[in-house]
Amino acid sequence: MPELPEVESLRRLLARSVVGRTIVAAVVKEARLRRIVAPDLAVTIIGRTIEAIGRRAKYLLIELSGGYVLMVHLGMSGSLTHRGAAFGDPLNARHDHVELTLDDGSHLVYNDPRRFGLMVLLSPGEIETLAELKDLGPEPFAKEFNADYLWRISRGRKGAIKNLLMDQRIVAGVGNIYASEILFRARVRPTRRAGRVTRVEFARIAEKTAEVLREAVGSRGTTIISYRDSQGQPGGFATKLRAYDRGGEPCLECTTPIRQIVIGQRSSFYCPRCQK
DNA sequence: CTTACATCCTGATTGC
DNA sequence: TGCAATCAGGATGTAA
Repeated sequence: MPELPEVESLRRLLARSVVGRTIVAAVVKEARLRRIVAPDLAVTIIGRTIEAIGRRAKYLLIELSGGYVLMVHLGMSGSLTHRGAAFGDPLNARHDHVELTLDDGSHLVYNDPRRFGLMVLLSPGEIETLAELKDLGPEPFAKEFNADYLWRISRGRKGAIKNLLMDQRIVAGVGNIYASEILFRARVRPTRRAGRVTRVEFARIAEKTAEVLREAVGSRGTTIISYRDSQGQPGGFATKLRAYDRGGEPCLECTTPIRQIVIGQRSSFYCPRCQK
């Protein structure tokens, strides 16, 4: 489940492997993603050079020559792999939806079994007008994401603090896995009403948000089942999870069994003793 | 405005 | 053993 650390890991890998390459072919094999991929993508994209790879929240932004941007979201099960011209790097895998061929014979392939993701080619300047990006909250590493901000924005809110953290308009990039991890480290129960979280607790939440995400980026993300980076490798953070996917297992702080509940239709994990 | 919930989709897992 | 039901979840749209 790609969240900020997975997309950031992908960004870093692609920045090293495909920046400077020119796109020489593009094939859309399945356009029906969350947003329809332009079937004539090739018309505009061929001949453009990949100038930089950016990221905003969970969106990967492939910056092309001429001011175009190929915006990619991995949804739940998407992957973007860089398959070399090398032996043993097959194309045409099941659920390969978009294939870009680069000028060194390698391929950048978007694959997504569940098709919850998207790939959209933005015209120059279009990115500034996109509601999806405009409505996003601050990046978790930005200085404006702090205890005061969280305190201010949560006044009067009755929803669970976990849902607040996963709301992309509040903070960009936190998903279900890291929300549980952040609240475990901050020692705040995920069901707590956001409006009832104290300022001191918000300070811990802000601090732990950056800490967890930074560590996860350092481990190249979390692979529970399906996440793979652009080299086809799983992330290394799964073994470092303290709450997520540990239902019934002993809390690493106090040995109380970790509890699994559903909040906002999403599985959530917490220690009933450590998290108040 | 906020909150709750259904929806999209396929693969892995669980249950009988 | 095999098949059917269930679960997984990011973002969005609708309703209350």
